[in-house]
Amino acid sequence: MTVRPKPRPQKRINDPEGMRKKVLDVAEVAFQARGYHASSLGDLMAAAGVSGGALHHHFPTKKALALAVIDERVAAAVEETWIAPVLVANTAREGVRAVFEAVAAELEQQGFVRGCPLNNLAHELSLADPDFRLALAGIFVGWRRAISDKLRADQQAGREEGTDPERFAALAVAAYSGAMSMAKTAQDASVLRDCLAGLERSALSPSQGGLAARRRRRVLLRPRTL
Amino acid sequence: MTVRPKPRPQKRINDPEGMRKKVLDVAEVAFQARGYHASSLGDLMAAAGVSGGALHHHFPTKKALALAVIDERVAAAVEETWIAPVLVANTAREGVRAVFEAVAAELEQQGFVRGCPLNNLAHELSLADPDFRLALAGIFVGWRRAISDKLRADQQAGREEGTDPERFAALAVAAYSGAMSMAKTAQDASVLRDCLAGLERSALSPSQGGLAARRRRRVLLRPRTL
DNA sequence: TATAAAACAGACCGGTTGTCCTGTTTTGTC
DNA sequence: GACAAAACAGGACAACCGGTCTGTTTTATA
Repeated sequence: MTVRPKPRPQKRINDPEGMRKKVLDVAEVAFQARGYHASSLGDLMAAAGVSGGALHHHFPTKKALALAVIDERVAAAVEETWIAPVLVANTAREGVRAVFEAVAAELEQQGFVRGCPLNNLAHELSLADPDFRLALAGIFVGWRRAISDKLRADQQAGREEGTDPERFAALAVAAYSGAMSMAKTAQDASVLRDCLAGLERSALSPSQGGLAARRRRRVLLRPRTL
Repeated sequence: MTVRPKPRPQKRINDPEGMRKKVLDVAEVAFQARGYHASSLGDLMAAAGVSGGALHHHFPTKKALALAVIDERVAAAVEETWIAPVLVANTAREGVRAVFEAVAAELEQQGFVRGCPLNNLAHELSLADPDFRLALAGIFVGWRRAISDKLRADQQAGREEGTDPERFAALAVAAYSGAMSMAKTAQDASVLRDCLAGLERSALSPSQGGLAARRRRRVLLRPRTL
């Protein structure tokens, strides 16, 4: 038996920012994977290794935690996944295509579709609480505006003159959201490529890409438990 | 004081089908408005005026009730709202347009967006339970197939020859699902019309409909409490 | 170093949840 | 009418949830 001279006088290090981040990390994943109502604070505390007192200190209520996740994490995810890639693309249309393909490739690689963080929470919480709804609606607005602004810039450069920016942005966001919804339910990311193909102007020309490249549907199984 | 000769020997009438229907009615509304996890069986029992014993007799578990709602009500809603109108339309494209416009008009009239029943439950339950996921995925498949079959029939009649049926169906369903998601979050049905306009071929022609007819956005407030 | 505030720990509580259980009434069947 | 099964009523219960509470430790400030 090893001797233990000092029972437990180990120092404790206060790391409010780190602890807050740890809670947000766990909550972000749990809210997306299981949803808001299905994620109990006990689960989050255990997963994050955080005491009840600490959790309550940083987030007085569960609602406050969810609002923080929406404002800080979901908005950032949309920014990183959609807005930034669209901004750096040559045109809005190319940006949209790039995001669709990047997400499809990522989902096929990781073999599991968790769905869109924004849409997941939007469906569950929009009607549950006005604060939730407003926070989520604002993210949608920013998402669409980034695309429509980009397309307007294209038009000032003489491209895409026949496309209405608002309509294009609305359709791009809606098609992506709906495609992710189906992909999540089917656990199959191929519907993303179907929708992208339909979004392209080339959807009007008969046999543009052919069927061979598109037919690689498969059922994906979850890689990690969570 | 009025005399009450017989304390309460009133007959009871067994109506298993009616009681089951009453429970499903209430559950369908509650699951859509508040979600599955946020709807307690106590709420449903109170709303339906059903005892716990009766509820448990027809639906042994909450999951069984939800599966019944999905199989019997959500599938029927998709059938009624989407599949039937598409089948009776002249073409698949006209059917899709008709549904978009009908739903948009209905939402604007009732002034409140509850969202798509299928997508609402799909987001909350797809990852929660394999049985839920499969049931919901099947409805999506039938939905898409109805559209793609219709478009294939159009093509055999010499129309829409440049459109891929699977892609068109996937995009139509995705655009609708995503648009309903945004409409629910924003409590504004106008995004449905934006997406419909983007779906039309006419999206490629510069000023086809003009802006005046489209700019009637407004924020809708809930009419009834629920 | 004195002191107050911030950060954290952990127990506790009232209310709710889904399910189960026992008992009673109705209904179909011989 | 006898009888078993179905239909229904309503209470009980253990588990769980979110929030609160008290107390301790760390940290910033003076």
